[in-house]
Amino acid sequence: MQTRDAPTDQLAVAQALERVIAWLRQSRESSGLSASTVSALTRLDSRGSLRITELSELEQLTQPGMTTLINRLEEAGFARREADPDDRRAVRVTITPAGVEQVVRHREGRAARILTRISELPPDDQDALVAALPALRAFAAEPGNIQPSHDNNDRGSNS
Amino acid sequence: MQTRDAPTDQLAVAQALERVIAWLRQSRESSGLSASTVSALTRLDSRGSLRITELSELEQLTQPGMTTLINRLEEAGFARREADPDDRRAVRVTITPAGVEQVVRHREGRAARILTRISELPPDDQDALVAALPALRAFAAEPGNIQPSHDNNDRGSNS
DNA sequence: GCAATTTGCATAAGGGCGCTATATAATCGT
DNA sequence: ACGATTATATAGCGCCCTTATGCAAATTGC
Repeated sequence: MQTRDAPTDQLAVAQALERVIAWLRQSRESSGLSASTVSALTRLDSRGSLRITELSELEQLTQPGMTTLINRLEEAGFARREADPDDRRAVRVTITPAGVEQVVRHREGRAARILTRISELPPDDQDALVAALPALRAFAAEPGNIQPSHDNNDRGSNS
Repeated sequence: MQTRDAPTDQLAVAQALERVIAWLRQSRESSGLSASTVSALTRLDSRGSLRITELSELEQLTQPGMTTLINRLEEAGFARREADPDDRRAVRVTITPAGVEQVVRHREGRAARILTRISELPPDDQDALVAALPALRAFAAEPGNIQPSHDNNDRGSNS
């Protein structure tokens, strides 16, 4: 077919995504929380309470690393440890309302920056991005989970 | 197609991009170099020799931070300091061939991972990403530099 | 049902990498 | 030429990760 050269196009997409990453990396967060911290907090927000080891695996940190991260979150009041009723060795980590608010604020700040950026683009480009939405979502889905994810990330904004 | 709600769509794009970032953050680099290091090295590769202060501003690091980063790069053999003929206070930092190779290897590793990911997507999604290419490039362009859909991303060499 | 093993988390020690404050050297303005 | 400015380096500190290890609870084997 008169199709494009697929490998070349895909490589171009890869490079473009790479630059998108670079752009977002530049636009730093002012929340005062590190990327790992925000990531863990976001995970707790979307998945509910998790054990330390579980979290460390999900976040690709070592278990001691996650322990200290949770220490920080606890000191900041964004998470708390709870006893696991079924296993007294284990700890269930839960996000607090303050933690949820932090996640929301972070996400909104980030989104605002991205939105500003998008709104500066020509309408055609904006449409193209919207058209690519399912693709972007599929791209970012969990490995092996390339399914339309129905994630209800809706937050009640404040409490 | 029916008219979409533009703000909602843009927000969705922002969220999707956010998740793309998260995905890429997970797929760590095995190069042993930190993100900032790779970023600075990439900058040196594309822009030629730069002064420390310039680099620190471009990379959004403090000047002392950039000094120590360059120390690391120099020790690793990926960059070197050269005297600035016009200003004996200043230093011109230049990427070495080994540094260029490192940048190339990093970029290729990253691209390979992204390519694998893309190739796992349904063809429709792949097409959508390709169609969104100009938009993605525009999105990631330098601030105030939103170029129309054309770019010569030619890589491959230092100065 | 008790000893040995395994599992879950915490603590300790160390390193990479960023920051602020400050020092040193070169340049500039007058 | 003297002070102010500019470019970089150094010192000291803190965050956040790592590996190694300790300890309590759960599990397994006998």
